[in-house]
Amino acid sequence: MPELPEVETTTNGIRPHLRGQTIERFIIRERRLRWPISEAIDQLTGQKINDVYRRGKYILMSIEQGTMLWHLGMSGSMRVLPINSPVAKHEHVEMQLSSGQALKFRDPRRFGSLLFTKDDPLEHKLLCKLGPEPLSDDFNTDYLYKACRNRSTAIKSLVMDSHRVVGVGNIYASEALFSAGILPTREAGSISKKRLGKLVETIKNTLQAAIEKGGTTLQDFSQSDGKPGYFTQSLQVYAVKEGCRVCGKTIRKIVQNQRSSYYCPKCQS
DNA sequence: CGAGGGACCTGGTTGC
DNA sequence: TGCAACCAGGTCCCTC
Repeated sequence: MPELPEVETTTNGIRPHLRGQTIERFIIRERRLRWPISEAIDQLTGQKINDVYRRGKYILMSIEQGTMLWHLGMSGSMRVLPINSPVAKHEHVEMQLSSGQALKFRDPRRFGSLLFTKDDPLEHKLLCKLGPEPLSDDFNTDYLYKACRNRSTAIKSLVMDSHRVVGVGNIYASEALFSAGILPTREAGSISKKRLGKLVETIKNTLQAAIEKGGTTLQDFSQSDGKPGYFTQSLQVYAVKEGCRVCGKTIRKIVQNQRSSYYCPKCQS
């Protein structure tokens, strides 16, 4: 499910309900997520939440003692609802707040995670090697050009590697490559600096546009208010079965690294 | 070091 | 209608 726009949408949606609240109680119904939820989480009762922010696809919640690190995996979602609202299927964690509301984490496939660290969260093992944020100035033409040089891997794989740049998942990789006119299978090291510059631009524009529309809903993603993401209607190639919106040629689907890639055989080279 | 594939899960859709 | 096969927004970790 969630790529950067969906995580950003979720983070912004829950922040106003969490900031300044005290954690009254944790109800953990299933500890077996990507990594088992540690007992340390249960000890966070009584702590105040100071801030909620995002790094890559992680949602960070800083509290007095340290930081909770949440990840939505493929199927995770979060909502803030009254404490007594009905428990949904696969609602593995409920964090009850002093406001009378609760943050509810639902994740059918359990690829998500909830971790805790007392130290600088950005130094955490899972975060310290992450690449730059795609919407920041650190992600620019020079950076991508250097990352691609002498690299034989396909450009789509490279752009989806969070150690190169965070937040570009399977949907937006296909979309940004289409807008840049670059085939997903193109060898990274063989692309001119000028075209990589275009790709930097289309990655930023695609992610920004998706954030503004609340992300993309394919199956079950919903924003923290329960509404779907409206970027779905803006998809140019991902899961598109009709002809290309630009030239009319049939959009092709191939498999790369066990993931589906979509592209237009005429508009991309 | 880089590339590639398996692993972790449930549920919706597709096809026989 | 039933059931098996396949597919899905992520990413770590192991092997070569």
